Amino acid sequence: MSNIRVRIAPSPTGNLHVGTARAALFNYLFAKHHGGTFILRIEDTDLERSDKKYEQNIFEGLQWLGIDPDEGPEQGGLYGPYRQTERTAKYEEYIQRLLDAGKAFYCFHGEGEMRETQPAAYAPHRCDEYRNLTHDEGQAIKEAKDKEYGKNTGQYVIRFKTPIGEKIMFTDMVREELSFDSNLLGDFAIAKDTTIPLYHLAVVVDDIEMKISHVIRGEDHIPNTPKHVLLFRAFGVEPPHFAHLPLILGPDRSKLSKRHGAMSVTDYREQGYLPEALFNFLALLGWNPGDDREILTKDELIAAFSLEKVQKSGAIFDFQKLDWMNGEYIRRKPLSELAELATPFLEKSGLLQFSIFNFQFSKKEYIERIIALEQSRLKKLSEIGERVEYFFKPPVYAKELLHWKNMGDAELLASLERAEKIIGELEQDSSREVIEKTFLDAIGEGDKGSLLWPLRVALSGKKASPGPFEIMAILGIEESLKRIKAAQAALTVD
RNA sequence: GGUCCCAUCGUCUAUCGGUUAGGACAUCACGCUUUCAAUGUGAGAAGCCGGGUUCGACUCCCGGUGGGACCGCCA
Repeated sequence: MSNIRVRIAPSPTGNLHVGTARAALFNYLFAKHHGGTFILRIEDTDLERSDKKYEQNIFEGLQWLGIDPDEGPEQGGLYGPYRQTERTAKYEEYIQRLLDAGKAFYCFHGEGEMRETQPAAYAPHRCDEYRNLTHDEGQAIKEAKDKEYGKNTGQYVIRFKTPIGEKIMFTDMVREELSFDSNLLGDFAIAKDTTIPLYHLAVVVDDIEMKISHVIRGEDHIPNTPKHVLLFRAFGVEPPHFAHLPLILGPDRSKLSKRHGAMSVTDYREQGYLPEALFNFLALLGWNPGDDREILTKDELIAAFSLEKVQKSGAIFDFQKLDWMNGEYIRRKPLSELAELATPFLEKSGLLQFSIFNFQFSKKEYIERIIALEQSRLKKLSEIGERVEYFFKPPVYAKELLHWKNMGDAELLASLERAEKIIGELEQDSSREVIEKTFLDAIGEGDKGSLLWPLRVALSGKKASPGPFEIMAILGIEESLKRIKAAQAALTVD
């Protein structure tokens, strides 16, 4: 099983969609599993809607996920995408072949005329007026139109002469035999003119030219597949194998789209999901390795991948599970690496412009220590700023928060004073261990909460945070004392 | 409306005729604990319905119901 060649063929009309990313991922996994070749092909035949910036986004998104093409024009030291707009000569040749063979014809209906509205839309879109003209008759009208209106002014379109009354069957590797009635396909448009191909023609020509062995794409393409089979046959080429992936669904079970919120890979990247996590999560959406593993490395996924394990039904994109998985990956990251990944998010929160409170650490060390505290708590990197802001600026206190259980004001003040006293015995650069031991010794068998809760809130200003010893070890004793005083002040002022 | 696809816990899934229907996320409870996490233990939670086939169906077949996709001179 070599000579496996697959492709992902997005149109650059928007940022890399997670659905496209998943299709790319499955193609990639399939290719890697079989030692085959994965190709990125940008389907930019629609000049109006295509945009270079989206092409760039798609390429970068795939690269971020670690899905790199194995072939293609060089781009920044990597294999870049093929572009359909750079291959027009090929399409022209194939379109001409169809025209010459009488398998395609010029149709002179106005735009949208064949796209009848209800209830006539239920009839097949067969172009009976023009499909039976001879090659020369059609050519003559075409030339007359060109003369009158100029070339490429939308006066005609080239349609495929779909055979009548044929059953078109093909094997789908995910759902077995599929069968369609050719009469329901209509004479679909394949080009605006010989030099301006449309989707169906361009895909098939490219898949032939690129020797694509397996077409793995979303199930929304199932209705297109019989058309493609017809085209492959018209060119005398055996169609590739097809595998249609179940769709990714939103919480309402409809195809995932904008109204479901984040849907581009860029969105996830900006929210602080790790590429490995998204890669792993997407792989498990509509596929499973055949055992109970959930967290799998790229290599493990490649080794385990098989199209037979692909699910038939659509899968809802479960954000909670993604969050869990991202947390798993965050916890597994080496600290220094995680700190580096998190730093841009701190930057974005505007926290890095503040100076740090403890000069026994460099800023880098300071950040690393903070990240260490948050590593087990973080679900996505974008949460970091809000969680650790008290390490960069003094907290603002909500009085009620300082009280432990039903503690009264007097008790609270006493508690803070006691903490202050204990801290006063410590050196500025005390380690967490020393701080902790000092406190625990002082508390003895007593109630920890009444001392530690107010202290922790005084330090962080937060309802939930890492423990006070950890915080003090980073903040330094000096700043810790300042905060206790500030908390006391906040209590007495009214 | 037509064509096509699909159908196991709330969600992602295992099961390829015989299981107390398993796992994961989420939820809840308990343990650890100064809070929040992490972590440990445990609990609740599913075969859409109706026919067949069979000694035996979640599993195979048919029908229904439900959900979805597609019906462009977009891809």
